Amino acid sequence: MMQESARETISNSSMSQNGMSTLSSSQLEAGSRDGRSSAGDMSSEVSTVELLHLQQQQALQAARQLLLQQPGSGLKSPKSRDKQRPLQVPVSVAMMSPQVITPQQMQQILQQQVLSPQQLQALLQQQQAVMLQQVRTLALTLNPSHLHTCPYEEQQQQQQQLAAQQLVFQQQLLQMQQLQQQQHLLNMQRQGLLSLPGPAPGQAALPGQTLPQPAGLSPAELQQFGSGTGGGGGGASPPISHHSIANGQSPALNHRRERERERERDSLHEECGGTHPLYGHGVCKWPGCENICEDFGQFLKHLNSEHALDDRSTAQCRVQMQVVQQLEIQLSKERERLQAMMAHLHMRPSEPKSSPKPLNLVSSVTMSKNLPSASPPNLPQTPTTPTAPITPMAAMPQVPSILGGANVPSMGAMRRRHSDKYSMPLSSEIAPNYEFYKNADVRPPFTYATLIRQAIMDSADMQLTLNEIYSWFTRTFAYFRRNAATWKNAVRHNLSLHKCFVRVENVKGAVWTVDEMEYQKRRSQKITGSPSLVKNLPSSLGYGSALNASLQAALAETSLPLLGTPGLMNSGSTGPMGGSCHGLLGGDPPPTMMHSAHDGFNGSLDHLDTNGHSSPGYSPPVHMPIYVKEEPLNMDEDDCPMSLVTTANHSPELDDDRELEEGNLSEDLE
DNA sequence: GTCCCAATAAACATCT
DNA sequence: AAGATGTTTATTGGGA
Repeated sequence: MMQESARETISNSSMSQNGMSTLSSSQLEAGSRDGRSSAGDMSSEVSTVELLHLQQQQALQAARQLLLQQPGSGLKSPKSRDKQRPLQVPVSVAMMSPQVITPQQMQQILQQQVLSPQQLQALLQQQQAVMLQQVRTLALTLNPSHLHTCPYEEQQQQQQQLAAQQLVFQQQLLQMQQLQQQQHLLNMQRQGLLSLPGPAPGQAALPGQTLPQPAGLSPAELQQFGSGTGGGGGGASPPISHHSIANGQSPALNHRRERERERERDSLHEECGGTHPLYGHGVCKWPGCENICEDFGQFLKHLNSEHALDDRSTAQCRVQMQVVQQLEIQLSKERERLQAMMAHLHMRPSEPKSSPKPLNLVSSVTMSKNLPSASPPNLPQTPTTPTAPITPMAAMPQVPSILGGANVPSMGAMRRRHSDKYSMPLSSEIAPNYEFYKNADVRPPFTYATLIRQAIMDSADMQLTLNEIYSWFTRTFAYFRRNAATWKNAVRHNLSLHKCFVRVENVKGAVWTVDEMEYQKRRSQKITGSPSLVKNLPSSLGYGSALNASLQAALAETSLPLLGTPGLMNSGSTGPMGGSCHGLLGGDPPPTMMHSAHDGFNGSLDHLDTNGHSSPGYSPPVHMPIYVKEEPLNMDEDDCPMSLVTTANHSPELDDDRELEEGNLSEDLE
């Protein structure tokens, strides 16, 4: 039920079947104009967030317990401003200046997957090094020579505490090393599984990518907790379980530890030189601090005073470590879930579908300009597995960025017009993702016009009845198996509205065809934004240089190999560059749609289009038994190269059967 | 702020 | 009469 509601929310469903007003995507986006609550927007992330929150609560409580366990050594009260100051360090900052990162930042990093495995590893190591260094710094601080004002008893107590803390940190070090090992395994797994659309190393976080912040361990929480007001939340929380994972070290682990020690020495050395991992850009990088220190000396002073080896600092370290560990676990779980999802959706290893051009995802993403720059141009594109699909996040056009968090924002996909302006033929776009769109309840990032055209072009005879178009929608996109009233209305609306769709009377009734010229006109209009070009189109023999010059670039992608998905490949491409006539000849056209002259038209087109690809969907008036719609495009008939070269081996009955199947399917789902 | 485009909703007409 | 199909208008929101 929970799933159902989330699904409903995500996919912009409605209850139109019952005659109730539909909840359109725009309504959702606008925050339910009709007063209907869009509650549940975040429902898709609830589980993840809650899990993370739970885990971090555990960490928090563990740290609290640690505090409670400490003998009343007198908590060093942090300055109140530290308690209250919110922590807001952009991830990008943290990445530019490698410092201790906050739990929030870690979450962001992990969730957004903006870090490469190497970067993640480096961050973990750095965190460890920083914490260790902090211990040493604190040890220096607690050196009797520095404790001028401390009474002897207090010194003793602090030294004992230091010893104890060092022990704790040794254990924590082991834990961190264990984490690193886990991370390493995760990295291996990740690299072997899929190529994440993360930025290349060194790239900062993506500003536009604003995933909702999980209910993590807020700085306020940390500070509050650190203040140790005993508020202890009372929970008898499970103790930190790092002991259990501290065993079983391998030689590799020891080696790694050696390297860590070296790194510590280096960092200590650096500190002497005036740098400190916890100090950068004049700001203390202690988690939750951000105290402004004008110079390094001031920073050291601040560090020793504010972040001394007290319960708070220790607890913060433990919390940080716990957070890291939990995030690791979370990452692992999420990754497993992702694998399961992908396996379920279409990346069945047995499927030969493995896209011959795995980069298509990239193209699709880059086309989607409103995709929150989730795809840096130089993002690593190492398709790993043959079946390595799209990570839904990236593939989801606006789902962005495509499933999950990106899923919800994908709702306005079509409305945002990525496809028409920058994208290419639908077939080349969805072909590699055919299975994905077919199974995933994700709105395709194409306009209705684009989809309708594709539906018609996909048909054997370049014409479809309205019902067949419906069926294509439901057959091709899982998304359109719901909200039938809404999108069917939209389909009809688009068919009527756009001149590029031509209604042709048929014996069966009316069928819809595509006036490819008109369609390209629209496209070129949008691509070039130059009306003059469009003006030239009809008169200047259409397929002349103007069209090609303007469209070739746009259509270049059309010529990409469109293999691998038969269902979408037959007609696939758009326009002169990729249009395909195969499968059009040699069939039995519907009685009223005989286009006897198509060969001649094709022949005459050869000099215009060396590819021999004309606009299969173009319907020369001569073939039009009835033009219901007035076509302003007064093409000279002789210039109409193409015909609705009807064919076919395509049996309407067969199609109808299929439609029936699909229809049933859609009906079931509607 | 304006314009354009696409999505959506809805009313209405026509056809089956 | 009901539903499907087709047309048209209005509204809304995003993007340029």
